[in-house]
Amino acid sequence: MTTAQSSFRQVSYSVKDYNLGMTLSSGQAFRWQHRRSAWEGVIGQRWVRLSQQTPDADVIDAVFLDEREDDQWLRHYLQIDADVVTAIATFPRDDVMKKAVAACTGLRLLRQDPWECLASFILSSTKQIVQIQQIVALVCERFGKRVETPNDVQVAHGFPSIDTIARLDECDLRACKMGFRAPYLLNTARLLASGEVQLELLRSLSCDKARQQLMLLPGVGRKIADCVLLFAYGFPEAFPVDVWIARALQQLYFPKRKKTLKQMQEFSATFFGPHGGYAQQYLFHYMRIAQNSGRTGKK
DNA sequence: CACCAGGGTACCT
DNA sequence: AGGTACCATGGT
Repeated sequence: MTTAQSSFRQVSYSVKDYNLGMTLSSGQAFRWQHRRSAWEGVIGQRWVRLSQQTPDADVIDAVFLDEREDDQWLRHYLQIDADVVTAIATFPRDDVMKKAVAACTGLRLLRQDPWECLASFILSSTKQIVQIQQIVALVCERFGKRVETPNDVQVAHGFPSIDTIARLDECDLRACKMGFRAPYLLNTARLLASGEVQLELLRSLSCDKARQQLMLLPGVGRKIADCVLLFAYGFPEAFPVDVWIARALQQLYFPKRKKTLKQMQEFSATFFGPHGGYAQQYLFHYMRIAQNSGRTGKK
């Protein structure tokens, strides 16, 4: 980096019901690292450090490098102004959701960049969250533009652009440990680069129409499309059904009869209400917490 | 060493 | 339409 250092910006956000650590590590975004009691990551082309004294503290502190005064991009990413209380009030008032909400107080939905979110979830299929983080990190290190960090003591990279990925070879991507997902990511990038599907245009569509567009992309089925609809476009009704959610629905709502994936999608489309996406994220995290405490033998 | 991981697709009844 | 093998790699 030969460019001059930008100035530091420090911002504090006043929040309620916002557990930063839980949110950043909940498997919706894959670029956050816990370091020195803070969370460091890259949003767009900006390096950011976020911190919160305790998980229920009412302040989130942010440090980033930028010449501009504006911090709207960060407020938006973190969804500081989202009204979770109202969303939670629309959940079904059953035992399952009550427990899930109680176990995940402060869990939020972020608002990510569509391309990075889409690419990350194409890489997510049948991978554990730790592995997804590793693969995404490799892709960024190798092909992303370097971004400025404080004193450039550490290195950070932005997520590579559509055109950058589109111009690579399949073996470049396979070298990032993504295996059979490499042609999916490559061909999706090429299709987007051709303009046949335009991610920006999806913002103006209905959830169903936007899903149809996303599912035209190779390696993108219903589940990955729903993740992007929820985590990047903010469609509150998008309800990704992955293995964890399928297991949760099966065990908690249909313990008697085996349901197919499609049946569970149809069920969840109406049962969890207009903010089903939020309900889904609570259920997902609740299941993961339960599994972890069971595995480690704690409480 | 099995078994599983925030699935999708092609190919089979 | 509805089921199933396969894809590549690493964590547990």
